Amino acid sequence: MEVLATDTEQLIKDTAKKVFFVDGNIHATTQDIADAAGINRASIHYYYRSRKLLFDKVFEEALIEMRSKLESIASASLPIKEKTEKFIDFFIERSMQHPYLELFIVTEHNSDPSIPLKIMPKDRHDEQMKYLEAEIAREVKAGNMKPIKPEHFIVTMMSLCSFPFLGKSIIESIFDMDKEGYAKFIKERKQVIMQLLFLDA
Amino acid sequence: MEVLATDTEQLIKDTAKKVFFVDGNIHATTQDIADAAGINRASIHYYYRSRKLLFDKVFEEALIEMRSKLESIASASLPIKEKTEKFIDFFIERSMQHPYLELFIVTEHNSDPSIPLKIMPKDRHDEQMKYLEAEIAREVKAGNMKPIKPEHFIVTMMSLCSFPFLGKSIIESIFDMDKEGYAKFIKERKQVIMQLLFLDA
DNA sequence: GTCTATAACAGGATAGAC
DNA sequence: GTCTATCCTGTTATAGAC
Repeated sequence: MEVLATDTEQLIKDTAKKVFFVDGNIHATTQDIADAAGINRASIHYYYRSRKLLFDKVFEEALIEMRSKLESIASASLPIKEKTEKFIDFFIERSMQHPYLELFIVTEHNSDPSIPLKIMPKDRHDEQMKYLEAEIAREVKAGNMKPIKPEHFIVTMMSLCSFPFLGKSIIESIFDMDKEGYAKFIKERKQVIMQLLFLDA
Repeated sequence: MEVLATDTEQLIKDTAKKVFFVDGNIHATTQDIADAAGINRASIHYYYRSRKLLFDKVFEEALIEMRSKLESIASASLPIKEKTEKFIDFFIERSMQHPYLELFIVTEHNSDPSIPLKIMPKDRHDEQMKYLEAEIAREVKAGNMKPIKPEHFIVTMMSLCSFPFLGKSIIESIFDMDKEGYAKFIKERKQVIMQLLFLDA
């Protein structure tokens, strides 16, 4: 943990987050960020030395925040249905705040796969997968799910949660939605996803 | 339709497609493309005048091809299950050929939402949606589907088809997959998707 | 039609005044 | 700590020789 950041330092970081994750300007220059923050371009270099370092800082913070939240959802020993619900809530809420963060993670991780995305160490990961497998088996037995491998379940859940935000502008365009139409659509998604994943939802 | 393109002109376009959509180098410079094509940078300007015009051309062609294929799938009067299967096949096949095309479409359409993505005019779109609605109702009655709005069905299908490719590197990273592991995973996806969408699959 | 040379410019980074 | 001025580099684009 650092000592208290000055106001300007924090302002730059917050503005960068807004420009990158809210406005979706992936190519934003230091000038763009400086303009958005109402400060001088040189100040960015004063506090962060380079554009790359600022970007890395902002991106890393976003990842850390995401990891810690996912970790706390994953580690709770809840039934799969409730866990899934929490997971969906987390995704929707986060994407409302930072609509483009998902896209950033995807593109950044494409160009640099060394960025660590794993939210937990291998042993805990394996443990969680086993837990998930058992939970699925339980639901299958109860007639609430069809059999599915845990990896496929997770990717399915990620697909259903991510794409409506990744493809926001595509969806709006295809279905001629305005802002409200899209918001309404997203609101309905949670139930749609739960009904897809669980036969008794 | 144009007259026969010279070899170099075609080579440049093909190379650009490879660099953008196969290698995923979204920031590729004219120099990068020239190098990949084994030609001189000036030739790109000779044939396409500017980087932007080349990019637009390549991107537009990809969109046209996609639109025409989707159009032919959509317009076939097949039962929803078979249409869905064709749709999944198309997506998987295309993403195998051009792994990054999807990501390009998403990011490009974000920065320029005026890019036309609709695959058909409004009246045909409405007609298709009604058809889809009726098909869903039929399957619901037969006990093969849960009720779902056509818009949600389409977005669900797109989500399930797109994300495994958009998030390729994330998936590989989370599950410690190598190239074969990922390929195997993708192969299994079609069945997983069909089982999710249709109760009798 | 293809190459070399060079212009023109944008963006990142630094020095130094204040 | 913030600003202006300046440098440096990478990239696009064009002119002109061949």
